Order: sequence, then structure tokens, then C-alpha cells
Amino acid sequence: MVNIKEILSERGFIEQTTHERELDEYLNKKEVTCYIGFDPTAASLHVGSLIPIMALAHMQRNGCRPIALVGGGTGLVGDPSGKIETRKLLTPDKVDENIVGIKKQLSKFIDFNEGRALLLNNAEWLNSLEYIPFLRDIGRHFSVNRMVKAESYRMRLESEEGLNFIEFNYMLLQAYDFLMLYELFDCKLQMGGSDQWGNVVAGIELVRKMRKETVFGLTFPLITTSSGVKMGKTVQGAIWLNPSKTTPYDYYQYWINTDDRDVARFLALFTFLPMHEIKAIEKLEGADLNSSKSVLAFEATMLAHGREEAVKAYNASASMFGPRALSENILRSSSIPRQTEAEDDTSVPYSFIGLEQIKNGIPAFKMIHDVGLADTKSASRRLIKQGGAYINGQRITSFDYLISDNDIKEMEILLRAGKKRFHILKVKPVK
RNA sequence: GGUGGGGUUCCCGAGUGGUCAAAGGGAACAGACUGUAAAUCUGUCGGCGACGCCUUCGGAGGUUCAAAUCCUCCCCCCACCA
Repeated sequence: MVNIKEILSERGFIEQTTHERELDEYLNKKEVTCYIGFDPTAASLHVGSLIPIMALAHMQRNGCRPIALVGGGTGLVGDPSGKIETRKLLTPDKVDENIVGIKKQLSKFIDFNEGRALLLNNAEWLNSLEYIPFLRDIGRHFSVNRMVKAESYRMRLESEEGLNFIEFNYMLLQAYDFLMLYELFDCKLQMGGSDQWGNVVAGIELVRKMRKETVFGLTFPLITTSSGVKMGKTVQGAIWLNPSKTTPYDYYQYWINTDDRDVARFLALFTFLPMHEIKAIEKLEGADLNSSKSVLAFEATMLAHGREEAVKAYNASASMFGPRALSENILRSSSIPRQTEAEDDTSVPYSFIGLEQIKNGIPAFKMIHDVGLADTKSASRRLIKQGGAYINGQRITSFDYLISDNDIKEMEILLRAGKKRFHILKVKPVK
């Protein structure tokens, strides 16, 4: 069997590790347990958390037991690592609420049945800590001199905002987590984003000092798009895994808009397709490369939302943008439909309108604003003025154009803003 | 607690009484070109049924015909000192 580290490495998950050789030996053994911490800062994870999630999933697929540790305790403190600003402190209630959402999403990627993976909350051991014993037992192992030099604190120590004491403590708590997981579950590997390096190493050293045992760390690179944007960030905000925050259609669209330069890299990171197939698409360009983006989008959507939603998003995109030819030879392991099935636009954003309302005509700029294709009526006017507004594919030429029952096609009106934002108005007949 | 510096439209950052809805850059949006990509060029970029009107320059008052700009008080941030 191939070493899991090779798999992660080949797919682009590894930024750096501790103790290369010993880590290899550890990973070659059976009964490997590893963990990653997740911040309960929001009720949903987003695309930015996909790297750790996929890493855990790969671990599980290769016989390791992953632990997803939700930071119910550390979430009350706030991790300052690599962050420019102090996080707002979350209330315990909010943290608990967020944990519920996160658990649900992790279960889509990782199988938690029958102890094949564990989902833990560090509140279990952190919330009952007593200050003085903690300082005496754990605190004495930490050198402030070293902490002050840690890269993860550097940005904040140099910034105008500074670092407050509660945040400065964070490293000790995360180190303590590792110690606890080592003791309770024999977990010897902590993984995390590259900003976690300092915290990971702190945990490793704590275990060594207190238990004379070597445990390991592995960090992921910070994934940015080729245009330099942090993964999963858009102007509208984060791309969430929760379908009520980011619809499967929008999720699919996020991936399909991937930069050419990122397609192969993202297929390796965000899908489980075999590497030899992914390597083959590195040579593609033009239309073929473009259609391999639909595989990326399809696979990513399927992982997060299931096959049914992925197929819907795929068909909706085909009906709005036109179908794409996808050769049988491209990424053949993907279960993406190779022939476009019946047109299905049910996952395109839509709303209802009464036939009665539309009979008298509604000014286009008002309608476009109402359905959310423009944030303000001014933006809507601008859009029309610049020729970026369309009804049923036809450009609207005057801002006071009245949308009326003449525009209804098969009980629908298709509105479009710019090249790729659609909205379907479904007309409800009068009773 | 003291002294000094600062808070401007999504972000950075000009602006020190009228010519300011506020330079410049970035982001964003639209058009052209295209492959739902990138790059490039052009335009837009507070709100409003809109050649005009209304609301913005940390907050609240005040001076003035006129304030982002002057005065008073307050809030927040930063630096140095204590």
C-alpha cells in the first residue's frame, strides 16, 4: 500500500512536516490516529476549510483513524495565529450552536460510524481546567521568550492592534489539546493550516516534555487562487458548505469559474479522482480544459451536497450556458453525466410572480432590483444603461421598459444580468 | 494619568471654509474580445421613477450666507512617557 504521506504529498496537501523519517515510520504502521482542529467561529464551514476536511478524508480512506476536534473550548478564547485582527469573542451558546452545524457537514466527508472516525469537542477537557493547576502543570513548560518569537504571533505583535493576553494563551490550550488526544486516543499526528505551525509544534514539545514521547505535525499550504485570492473568498463573502447559505448551484458555479491555471491543482486537492487522470488534463487547453472544469465543479458539488444536487446544478448550468462537450477520455473516473440529460433549470435562482401583477407591466429596473440581480435601483438603472440587462436573452434597451405578460415564455420570464447571473420569474396563473 | 498623532465613501489614501458626492489607486460591476478562464481596452462605481432632489467624511452640538475642512464636548485607535 502506498504511504498516505505520499498520497497527500502528490496531491499537494503538504507544506511541511516534523520528523520526516519518524513520521514515515509512524504512518506505515497500522492504527494511526491523527487530528485536525476546527474553529467553531461560524455555523457552517466554508471552502477554506476544505483542505483539512479532504486531508482527514484521505487519512480515513487509507486506514487511519481521523479525529475532528471542534474547538468548543478554544473557540471561547480565539486563535490569533496569522490573523490581523482580534476575533470577536463568541458566546458559549453561539459556539454550541455552531458545533452542531459543523458536525453535520463533516459527516458528509468523513464516516463517523462505529468509531471509524471521532468527533470530539475540546470543551470537554478545557472548560473544567483550573487556572493555578494549569499554570503549574502546563504553563511552566512554555517559554515566553520563544512564544514572543513565534511566527504566528509576529503579525499581531508588530501590528497596531497588538495581542491581548487571552489570545496569547491560545497556544497553550491547543498544545494541551494535543496532549489530551495523545493520552486519551493515542493520537500522534496533528495536522493543520500553515498558520497553525507554531501551535502544532507547541503541542509536540509539550508531549515530549511531559510524556517523553515523539508526536508529529504536518501542515497544509495556504491555498490561494492563481489570481492571488484566498480560497473560497469572493466579493459576496465566503463560499459556504451549508446549502442554505450557498446554494448547490452557486457552489457549482464557484468551481466552474476556476482559473485555467488552477484546474489540475484543484482537482487534486478537492476531488478524489485518481492522480494519473488529473495529470493528463494538465496538458489540455481551450475547450477541453474548460470542460474539465465542469468535472471539478461536479465532483466538488457532489462531495458537499450529494450526487442528486450535483446533477441538478450541472443540468441547470447546461441549460443556462449551453451544454459542454466532455470527452469520454477526460477524467473518466468521474461519474459526471457525459451526455446532457433533459434540461433542468430547477436549481437556477427563481421566484414567483402573479400574472395579475405583471399584466399592468412592471418597470424593468424595478424588477431587476426586486429579484436581487442588482443591489439598488441605481445599480439596476446603471446595468440597463450599460446594456447588461436581458430578458429572455434579449438586451433591454431602455431603463423604463415595462416587463409585461408579453414577455412570458412558457409561464416563465428569464432575467439575466451581465454574462452569468440569472433569475427565473415563474408566473403564477390567476385563480 | 500625561503628551503628541490619528478616525474620509467597500479597502488603501488625497483633501484644511465655497469650484466636494469628495483626487488617485485597488476591488467590484457592465460592454468589447472570448472558452461561464486569464490578459487587454472602454465605461460605470452614495441614494432616489433622477438634466433635479436627498443623505455621507468617528458621535453630538455650535460659528457662518456656506463646513469633510473652524470652535466645544464626547467616543475609539496609535506612539512615547508614567
